[in-house]
Amino acid sequence: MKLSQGVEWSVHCAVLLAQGPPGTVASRRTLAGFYGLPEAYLAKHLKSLVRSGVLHATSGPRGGFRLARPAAEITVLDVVEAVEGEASAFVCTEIRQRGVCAIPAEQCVRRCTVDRIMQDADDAWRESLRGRTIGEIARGLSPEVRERSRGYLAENRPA
Amino acid sequence: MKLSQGVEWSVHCAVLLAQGPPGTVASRRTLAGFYGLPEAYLAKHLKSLVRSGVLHATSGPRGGFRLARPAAEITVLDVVEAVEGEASAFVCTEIRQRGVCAIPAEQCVRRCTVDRIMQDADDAWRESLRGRTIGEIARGLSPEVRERSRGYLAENRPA
DNA sequence: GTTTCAATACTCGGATAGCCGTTGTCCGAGTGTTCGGGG
DNA sequence: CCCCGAACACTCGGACAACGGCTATCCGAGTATTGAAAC
Repeated sequence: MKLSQGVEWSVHCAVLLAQGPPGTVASRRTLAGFYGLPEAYLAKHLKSLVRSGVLHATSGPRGGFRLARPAAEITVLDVVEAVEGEASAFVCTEIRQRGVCAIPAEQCVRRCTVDRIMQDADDAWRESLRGRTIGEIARGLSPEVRERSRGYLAENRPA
Repeated sequence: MKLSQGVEWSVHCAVLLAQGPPGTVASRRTLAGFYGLPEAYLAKHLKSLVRSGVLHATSGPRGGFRLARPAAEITVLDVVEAVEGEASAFVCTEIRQRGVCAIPAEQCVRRCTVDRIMQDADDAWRESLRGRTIGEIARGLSPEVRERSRGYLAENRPA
């Protein structure tokens, strides 16, 4: 089990946008350049963030990406689910109903215990990410870093 | 992000072994037949469980797999980590140290906040799985299921 | 000087190849049984 | 009847293909700018 690399990129990009003034817009070139990431591939993930309603995109000059909501209302889970999907990591295939000792469906009134345990763990994981917001991360960065980020965003702000 | 299918199979197989008397041995053919799983592929995962010290394997006739410890001392996390590995799902590549605004290494005394949040979530996931044991699952099954499992294990017990 | 319009340059979005890991399968090494032969 | 040995059958272990998804990239559609030309 391994998370997509796009998760790290997406969270950092969202945090970068959150460091600027509300409504800050940055093109994918600007975002990719800040972290030294491949621009074309990063675009794929940014597109997912737009589809999920985390970011808002505008075309043309002066266009780019901006946060769709205040940073304090965007959880890390929102970003992760935008990239990885909302599906649980564990999918129960009901193997207890297969094989020579298959349990009849009428005896399967209770959910598979293994499934329940795995889903509980998945819920704990998501709950942990749901409690952290992009705004919280941006606010916790050192003043030097925030200042440098704001400067870069202002420089590369579309005319 | 998707967990390997072997996780479900492995947990169920461990629970099946836990339903029999302590020291119950079952060959991979017996285990695969019980759930209607492809024997050859299941063997791959059972091998991982042996490497991780969850199961103990013996060769030859009357051989097979048995739990390496009492079922109450085997956590679901033990089984999951045996199949999926102990590595965290998130790997921080320190992208803050790359790009045009790279933060110098000397300013990176604190761990990357994003990394810490992702690791916290990963820890919560693992902690949830660490709290559940194979024995607990086996004990919670209905008497009918347990009886049927014990019967199957006794029938296919190596002579 | 003001208005209009067309060319422009920059943006995002979808469609298209490449590589690594999970999936799936096979055959070989090792071991306890067991059956036959000899004492 | 008991002992010995060799063949056997059954087990696990590691090595070898095939598919799917993440990785990586490109080009096309759309839009605000901007500059010049006409009024």
